[in-house]
Amino acid sequence: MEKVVEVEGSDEGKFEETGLETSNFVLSSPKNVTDPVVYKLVRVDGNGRLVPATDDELMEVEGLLENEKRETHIVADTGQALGCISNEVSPSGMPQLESSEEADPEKLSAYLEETVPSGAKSSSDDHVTQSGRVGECLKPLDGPLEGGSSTSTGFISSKPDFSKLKGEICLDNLSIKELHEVFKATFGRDTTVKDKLWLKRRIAMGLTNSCDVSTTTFVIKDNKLVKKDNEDGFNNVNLGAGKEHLAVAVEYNEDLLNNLSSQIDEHQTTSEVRLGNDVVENNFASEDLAADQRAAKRVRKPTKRYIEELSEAESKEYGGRSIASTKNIGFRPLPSKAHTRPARNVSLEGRTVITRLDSLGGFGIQVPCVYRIRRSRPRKNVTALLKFHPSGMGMTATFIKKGFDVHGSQMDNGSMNKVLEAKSTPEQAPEQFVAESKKETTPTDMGQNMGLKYVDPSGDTSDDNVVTVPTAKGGIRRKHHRAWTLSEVMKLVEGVSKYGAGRWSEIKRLAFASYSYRTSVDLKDKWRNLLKASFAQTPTEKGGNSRKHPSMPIPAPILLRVRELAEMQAQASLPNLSTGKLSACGGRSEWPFKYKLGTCELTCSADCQSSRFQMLW
DNA sequence: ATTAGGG
DNA sequence: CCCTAAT
Repeated sequence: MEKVVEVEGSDEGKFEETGLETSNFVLSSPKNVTDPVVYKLVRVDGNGRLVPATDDELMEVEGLLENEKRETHIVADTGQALGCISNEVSPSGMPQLESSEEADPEKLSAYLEETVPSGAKSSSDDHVTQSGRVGECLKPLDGPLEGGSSTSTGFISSKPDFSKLKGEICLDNLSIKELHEVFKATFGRDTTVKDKLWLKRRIAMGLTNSCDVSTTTFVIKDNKLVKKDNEDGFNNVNLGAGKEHLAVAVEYNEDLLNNLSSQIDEHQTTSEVRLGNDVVENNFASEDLAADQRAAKRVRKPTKRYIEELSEAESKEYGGRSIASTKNIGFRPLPSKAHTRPARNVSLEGRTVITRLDSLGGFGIQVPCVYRIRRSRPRKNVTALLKFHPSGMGMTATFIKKGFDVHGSQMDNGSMNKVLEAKSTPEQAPEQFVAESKKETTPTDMGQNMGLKYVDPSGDTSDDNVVTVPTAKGGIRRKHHRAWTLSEVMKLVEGVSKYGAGRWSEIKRLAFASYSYRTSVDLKDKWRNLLKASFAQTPTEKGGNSRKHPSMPIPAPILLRVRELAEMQAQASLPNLSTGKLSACGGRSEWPFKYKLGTCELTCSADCQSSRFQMLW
């Protein structure tokens, strides 16, 4: 048996090292060790070759480190490193117990089987990742993201045909439809799963009342599963399992939940191959459900945009690393396109590392990645998911609560985006912190100062970390819509009045120093919106008609003021247009006479709207 | 790097 | 909000 050794190295190095059997394993040079705490795991193959450890192994070691008492079992690779790698079948199944327990995949999966909120995906992913499990056994190996069914079919064809057996239930002969019937007969419920393999396994498990169903055996006899393929050697089985998982992984790579279930499944399958593994026992129960969910999801392929974004992100953000990874796969023809799996946050040694799984040349490579985030915040999906499964995801719930608690905002930024901030926006963290703390107080103060009693609907006190998404055209796209708070609006207005509209960088720097997440562009946009709003609203209608749109109830006074400022601005710039900016600059010096101007403006414009203005300001 | 605008 | 063209 091989043993796993720890090789110190940079985390980057670790991921790049997907050395192949042919290429000698190269230890990453310590030079680019950004994070010395991360170790590279390597397995010594029987030949004495060094083989990159799988994530599972890695996890295993971690677990060992954590708990010395644990035996160093399992880790041994099941077969050849190559086979293992190429098939993405990572052996060992131990570390994920915790997560499975906490996440209670059973419930979750059960729920998800029918309706899988899209939002659940990412959250689930986060969850999984956050749980500190790296187990990423399912990397897409074989290129095209095709339906799992096709994959399973391929798999089936490669396995022995048991259909000849008599007097036995030979699931292999059944069509999907038939399988569905059997499924229903077995479980008393319908299933939408179209994956033959899955159906067979599920049914087999049901009929044999056992979870120990090989992926390659589907002949049931006397309530027992007939296992014929074991002699073939686990290697064979492994391949099969690998394929199956591959399909799954590829299919639902965007589904985090999926990761969870898949991993579990993976381990489950693997365990069969090995001598009975009771350690993974707990996973069995959830496996089917997880698989169920997974299969159900299988029907749907990732959105085009999703793919675009992922691939884009990969090439844009991590092109360098990806390439580096590719180098190691030289001997194998590279797929025209690399498939990227969703990024996950992996907690290693207490550190949070954002990683991304790439499949290059059929090899799953976990690449540390840093999404450039301007504003950090978990996707709303996370929250949504939580709502959907309030009780089903202990882990997730915990995670969310911990990371995104209203009061733990800073923490969230600190922990979840630690790396990100450190690398991309170093000053963000402290700034954010200030912003948060300030946010809590400012609104009230402002409100009082302005004689407004306005409860901020956006609840800006809660931290809004925004997840940025890589976009097809470069850059990041969309984060969580971060509602503008009243205080922000007021600050903006104030800033505009002070420095003049258009001087957004100034305003941002001076008035929005604490609001790191608002860019000058944001300010500009917001101002534009405010203007629109202020002018759109018919001032004639006094009352609180401003509430027309419940979404953003900007207090009338503010709108009015915006209007006033707008008028001033217009007045100031138009006359001196020839002077251009210069005049504008001069004018903005302080706008000490803003009120005067405002009044003037009102008088000049002489429309009823202005009159109201006067009164208010 | 900022701004202005369109989407 | 995002993206881009124009400064």
